[in-house]
Amino acid sequence: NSLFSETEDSSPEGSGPEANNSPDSKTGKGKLPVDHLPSDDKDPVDLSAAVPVSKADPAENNLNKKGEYETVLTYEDLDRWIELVKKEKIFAFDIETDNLDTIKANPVGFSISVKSGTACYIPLIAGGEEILSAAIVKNKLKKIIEDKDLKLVGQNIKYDYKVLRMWGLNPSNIWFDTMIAAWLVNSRISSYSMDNLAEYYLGYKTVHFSDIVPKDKLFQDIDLDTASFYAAEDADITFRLYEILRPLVETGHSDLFYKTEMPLVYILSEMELEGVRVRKESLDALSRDLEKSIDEITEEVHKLCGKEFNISSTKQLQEVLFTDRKLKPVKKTKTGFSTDNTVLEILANEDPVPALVLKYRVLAKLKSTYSDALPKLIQGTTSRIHTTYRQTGTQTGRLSSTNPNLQNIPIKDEEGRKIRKAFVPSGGKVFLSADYSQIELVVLAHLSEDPGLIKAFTEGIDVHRMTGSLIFQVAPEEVTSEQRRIAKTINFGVMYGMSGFRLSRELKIPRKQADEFINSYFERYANIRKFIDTTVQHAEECGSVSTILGRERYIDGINSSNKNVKNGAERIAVNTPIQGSAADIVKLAMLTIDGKLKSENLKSKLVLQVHDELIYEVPFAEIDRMKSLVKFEMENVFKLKTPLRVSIETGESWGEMH
DNA sequence: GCCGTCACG
DNA sequence: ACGTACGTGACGGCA
Repeated sequence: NSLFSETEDSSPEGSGPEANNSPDSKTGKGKLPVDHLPSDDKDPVDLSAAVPVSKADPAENNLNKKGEYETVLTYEDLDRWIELVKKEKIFAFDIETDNLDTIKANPVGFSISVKSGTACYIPLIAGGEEILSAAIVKNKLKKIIEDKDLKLVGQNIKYDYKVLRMWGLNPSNIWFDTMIAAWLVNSRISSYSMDNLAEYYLGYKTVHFSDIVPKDKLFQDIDLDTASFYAAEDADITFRLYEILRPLVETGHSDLFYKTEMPLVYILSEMELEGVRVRKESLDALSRDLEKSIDEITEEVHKLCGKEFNISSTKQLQEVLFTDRKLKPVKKTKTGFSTDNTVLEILANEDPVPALVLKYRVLAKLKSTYSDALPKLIQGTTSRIHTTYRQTGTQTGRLSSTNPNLQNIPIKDEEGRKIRKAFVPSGGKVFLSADYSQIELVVLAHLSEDPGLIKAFTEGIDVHRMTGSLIFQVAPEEVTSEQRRIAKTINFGVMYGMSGFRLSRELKIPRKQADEFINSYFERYANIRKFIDTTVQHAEECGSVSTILGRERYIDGINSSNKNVKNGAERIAVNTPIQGSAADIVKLAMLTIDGKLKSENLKSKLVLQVHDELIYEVPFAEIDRMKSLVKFEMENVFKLKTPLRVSIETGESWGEMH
């Protein structure tokens, strides 16, 4: 009974394999903003050809042979390698450091390969002793790192870029990241680590870092021969992966790779290095307040229950709620009865404890995940928090953010918003937040070409009100706030493939009524149903779906005979082009704006990206220019069938905007 | 290392 | 009759 299976019977007209998708969803229509790299993008013809069917078979190739490596011990030998790189133009490059944290890391040595099976290691320190002078090596490496005629290949280059920038070099020829290429070719590999890619594509087992460096030691402590082989192998394997991945990524993904994802490496690196200022005092104070409230609630819960227990333990909580207090379980988990939010809200009607637990959970979450954790991640040297964006972290094309995750800082509740208010610009600057309004619904309007939805966006009508007006058959101005709320839930639900069951639970309305709302929705927005049908059909035939820039995702289970698996696959197939195309657009906007900042010599910096929102730190003098520049570039970065709209706000903290 | 939970878009 | 909204990352508890 999901939205999609309801549509299974309705056969879309003229549905040959080629006729069922809007043409630009595959080839990536619209002009791309960055154009400094060569490209020969071809339409993807055979999608399955871009993905290895199975792991490489070592017996059938020489990919897994160990290479022959050289340790560079003199400056003459180093010069020879630099000349070799200049001659060959394309080179794999890797850095060994003394720390995974790029802000603190110092280079320990470098490796280079220009041909598979061969590589060199250039040690600065090995066995605890200086081998080559860092200053001299830096000057010589500068000649290949900053030469725009050369092309640098690397694995997870963002890391190396940041280390080199901190070291004092400005890498300017980053060209091919094997990790990103592998992700574009197949976004569902479990890990894009070099060790894993080497095994997957080359059938090659690499030496692992932990195999040669004991826990209490650093890379520079390792003896030269061992270090040299490990490091040189990294460059060699990177070069071999490049040779395999280049033709794969250039089959249908050239522009996406060379003009979007690779240029983005610079931008993300600079954002991470820049970091964002957080007021430690505010968070510390908040932690103290939260602790007090948590203690009070804990005491009250214990008193009501007549015993002390750990409220954070779902196991102990289940015992208290469902055994001691004899409340009726609402739903099960794999391991017992659920005590999640929705359950506690229902139980709160009959007992005072669940409401207190809900309150406890909110406060405990804020304290442990945010106010306690964030201050620990403020870098002493910069007084700022430096997140890491994972460019290969999602299957849809979005970025993700880790250590800390700055894409899930609270905003919805007033208590949580205090966390956001601790994020502030540094002196003499303000934050500028630029937010795409309803970008996923706008993308849906574009992809489905639904006249109703397009009309709403083109005329600037409130889309939830519009949907409410269509479903309830009243004039837009007569839509009540309750009707608008229902319409909003449906608008979002459709993009995820929500069922009548879920809608009825979400809105606390009868199942039958929820089904009627959904039917009514698809009657009014007929092209959306058509879009869903054709997208699912495309997935069934090709095994994949794609975004406006041609980003592909393979859909496991789309032809499964298990209905649950099938329905789940359909939801993913429909949602991915929407979420992924929105991600494409935001990435393009980051690139065009970056180009503008440089050409106009502006000092504003992009500090955060939260999926549909960009946050810049802006000097007072640039506020007016930035407001119009950012808005214009974001709204015009990609031509859709309905306009993209952006709302701009400035503020003295992240929490004061919106 | 997995589970349940919950923060965001 | 069945299961039931997409995409993430981090935390505490527990085995």
